[in-house]
Amino acid sequence: MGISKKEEFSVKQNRVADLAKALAHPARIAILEFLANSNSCMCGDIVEKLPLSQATVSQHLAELKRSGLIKGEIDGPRVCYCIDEKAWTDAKSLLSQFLSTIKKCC
Amino acid sequence: MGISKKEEFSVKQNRVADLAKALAHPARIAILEFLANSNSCMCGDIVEKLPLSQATVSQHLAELKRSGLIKGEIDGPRVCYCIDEKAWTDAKSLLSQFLSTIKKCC
DNA sequence: AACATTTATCGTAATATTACGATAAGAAAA
DNA sequence: TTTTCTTATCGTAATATTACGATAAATGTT
Repeated sequence: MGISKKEEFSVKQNRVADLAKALAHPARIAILEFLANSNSCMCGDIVEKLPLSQATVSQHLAELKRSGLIKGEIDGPRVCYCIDEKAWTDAKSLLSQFLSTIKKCC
Repeated sequence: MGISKKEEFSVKQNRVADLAKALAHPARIAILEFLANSNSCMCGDIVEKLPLSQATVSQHLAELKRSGLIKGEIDGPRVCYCIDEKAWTDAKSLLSQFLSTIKKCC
């Protein structure tokens, strides 16, 4: 794709885009909804709920972790994935602010 | 990437993800901000403001159009791109609702 | 120690995205 | 009608994403 031009945009524009990228797959939306609505945070339970292989779910979890929206705590042989409260609050605020500043132009 | 599994998720999950995908590049964030903050909607003016070639900007505009967030009206030899008011309101509402339903889990 | 369970990573393949130059297609102007 | 201006599309290349089976790594159990 030639060279990336992302550095040419502002930090804020990049962060909004990066958060959006983390949300840009239905599996990751489903994972976040599952974490918010269930008592369980176990990776295995997520895998059971999704129509995807364990390897693919692990990749989606890694993308969510990369964006900072979730974090994983090792719990014995398992991993407990949780929404990162501060990161999520910040993300919500940044995205909401962006959404509200865009208005019809003509 | 093997076969896409998007049909296995709900319509709402797919729509949220698809809107996020439209926002998942800083150039498209910059385009929306430009449209909201400027009197001009002319494609040429957008191209001038962005550090990208005319062909690349046209592709980003096509992605925003595909998602329904903007529409383009032909105006002589030019095209006037505008935020689609109804689509944007709906998108904002859907995304805000999603953002507010996700809460810390553990 | 040997085994089972759980999750990450490797290898691989198919497809999608990003980027640009070149060119086409359309309308206005000369 | 030829030329000019504006935008879309084609062709192409590099990189990223999505998906899965196989395997490794880490921990707990027997």
